[in-house]
Amino acid sequence: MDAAIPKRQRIKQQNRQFILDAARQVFAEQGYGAATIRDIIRATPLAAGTFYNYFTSKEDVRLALDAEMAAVLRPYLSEGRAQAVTAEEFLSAFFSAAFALKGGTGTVPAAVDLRAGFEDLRTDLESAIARGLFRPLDANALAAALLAAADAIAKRLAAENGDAAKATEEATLMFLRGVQPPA
Amino acid sequence: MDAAIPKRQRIKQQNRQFILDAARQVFAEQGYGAATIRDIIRATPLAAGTFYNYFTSKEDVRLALDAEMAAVLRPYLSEGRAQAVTAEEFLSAFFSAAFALKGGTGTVPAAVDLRAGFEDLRTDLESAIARGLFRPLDANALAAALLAAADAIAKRLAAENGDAAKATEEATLMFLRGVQPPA
Amino acid sequence: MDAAIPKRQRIKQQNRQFILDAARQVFAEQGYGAATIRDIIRATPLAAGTFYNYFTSKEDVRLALDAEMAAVLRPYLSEGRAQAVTAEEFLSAFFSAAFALKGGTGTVPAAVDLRAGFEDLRTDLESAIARGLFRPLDANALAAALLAAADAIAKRLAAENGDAAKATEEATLMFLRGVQPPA
Amino acid sequence: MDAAIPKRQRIKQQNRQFILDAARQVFAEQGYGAATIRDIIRATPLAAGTFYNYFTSKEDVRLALDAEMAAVLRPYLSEGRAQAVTAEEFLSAFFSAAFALKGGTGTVPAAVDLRAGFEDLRTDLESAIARGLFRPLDANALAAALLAAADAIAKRLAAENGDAAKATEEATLMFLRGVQPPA
DNA sequence: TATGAATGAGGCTTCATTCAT
DNA sequence: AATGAATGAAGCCTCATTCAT
Repeated sequence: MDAAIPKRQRIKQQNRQFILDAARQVFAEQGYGAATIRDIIRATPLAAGTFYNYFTSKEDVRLALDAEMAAVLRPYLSEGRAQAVTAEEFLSAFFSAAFALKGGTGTVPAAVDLRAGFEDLRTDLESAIARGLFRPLDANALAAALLAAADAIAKRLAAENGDAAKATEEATLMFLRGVQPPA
Repeated sequence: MDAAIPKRQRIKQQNRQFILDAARQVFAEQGYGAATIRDIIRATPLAAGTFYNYFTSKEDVRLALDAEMAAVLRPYLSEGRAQAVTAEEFLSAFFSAAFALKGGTGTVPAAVDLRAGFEDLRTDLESAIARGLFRPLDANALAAALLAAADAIAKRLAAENGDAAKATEEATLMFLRGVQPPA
Repeated sequence: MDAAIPKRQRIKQQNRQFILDAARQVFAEQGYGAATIRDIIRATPLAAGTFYNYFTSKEDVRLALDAEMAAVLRPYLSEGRAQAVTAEEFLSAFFSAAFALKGGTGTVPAAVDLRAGFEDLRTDLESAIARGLFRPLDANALAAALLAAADAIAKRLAAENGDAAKATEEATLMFLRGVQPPA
Repeated sequence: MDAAIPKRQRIKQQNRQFILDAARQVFAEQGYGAATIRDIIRATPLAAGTFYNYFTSKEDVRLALDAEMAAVLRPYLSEGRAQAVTAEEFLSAFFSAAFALKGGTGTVPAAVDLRAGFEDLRTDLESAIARGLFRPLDANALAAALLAAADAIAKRLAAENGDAAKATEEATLMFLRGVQPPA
């Protein structure tokens, strides 16, 4: 075998990914607490013992998943926000990124948990508040609210196959202007 | 022995409550998924088999807990919202109720999960939107956002022993006017 | 059921004994280190999980076995030694007890490990040395030697169905006079 | 490459010795029964699969270890006994050899189990009895007793850094004359 | 109705062994 | 030959549930 790329390492990488993908799915279906390592292995073509060649525990898998998510999401989510010069741009960038992610364009693992981007979002918000884009609000509360809203809307979009652009616009307005009806 | 029957019923009621209280605590500590029936029994003075005289499964306990929570929370949370005639009143009623609950006035079981009131809140929001108090928004998304924000702020209040009235005012404004700084 | 003796307790006692007896046998056959809890359970009519209603680990069983052995052996082994007034009486009492035990008179659990009586024997020896029955020897070494010799002889007796009385006499002489042939 | 073959053999020899040394240590620490092949490999710089290039099982390793021990111990232990012309010489040779071994002169692997020499000792004893050096005793029992005593005394010597020559003398007397105090 | 021991399924982890590289 | 990942059997333990008392 004259394989230029070592086969063993390729398989190792692949198996690790098998486990991570299975874990993502199992955690999403059953919740982290209820999920078992066996559930993860069963969602995999691997044998039971193989799990322990890659991870030491369920917690260990979760940490790896979180790291993976963060790595994937970070550029995606922070992209448009840093250089936003108005609150509208900021919100619009946030929601369109969130809906694109959840919409499953294929470049991003399914079942992404938006909360993985929480810290980045909060940081971006604090910066935006400091720059005067936003009123001086509780960045923590606002970040939580934005993510919860995005999540709820994304779920509806996925279920109803809705229009992400329109949803972005509406969500942006909701947070930009508040709930008050126009006078 | 003329009080035999009431006494029995009292004990039955008490045992049921033992289990519910234990379950609330266990679910809070470990999460619903990770909790086991044995965990619940262990947090109880009762024997293992006794559990099955009152409930048939973990799920069954959760339903009972949810019903209990809803019964306790419903009047509390819905109180001011139904008769609110402005969005400000609605939001203010919501946040002050949420912070009062989480602040632990003592009349409400600790560790109340605000999400238990989600359905009521969404219903109230739909009604308020129909009445024209709010702009025509996605009630689902708004309910999620409000609860997430309330939860985040309540956590901060509890940690910093902050002023609930002031927090209510700020949170109300955040959602009422949006994030946009005054022109 | 008007049972005077509580049935549950009787069964519990019996099951505990099932486990102890099985463990004794398994430890004897495979050695403590190689034995597994499953091996013990398999040598029992009980279900796998039942083991843990009685013991928490293999080590725990061993401690219980040791305690049981010591309780059975102590009076047996120490009996004649305390009041011995000559070294010959002492040795004779020791060996006859040892061979009686290993001979399996039926009143004593099979496969008794003589070493369980080591501490008692050493103590008795120290006392005998202090009383002048024995020369001032290393009680520890002598105890080890006596037990090893008794064990080896007992094994031969069991295998060859030999005469315990004669063996006692010979063993007593061996330690009483030493190996030196009569001048 | 004219030294290729010797080098290979040297490495093979070295790996075999890695495994034997690791096994000796692991068996000493955990006991033979509780030790696992993985334990042995872990105490080695080798990979798991390499074990099977040298041995087929744990038992196989033990046999090799026993052979190694016997080869090392045989001359050591039998040395002075064959030509002993009195019981005293025989016993003295035995104990001094035993204490020298356990004292760790450095030429002998640590943690030598004296029992490895049991068969040789018994054979020597039978021969000595036949030659009339010893009274006609049970060679098996005497061998067991001698080894147990030697082991107990050697342990004490090691712990207290005692005088091996003096201990040899005492132990020799103990078995030569017996326990009886001088009349 | 309360008890708590028995059960055996099933989760967690390590093991001996194989085999492609 | 050496490597070390894959395998699945098997050990450890806890669990949900039953049922005699």
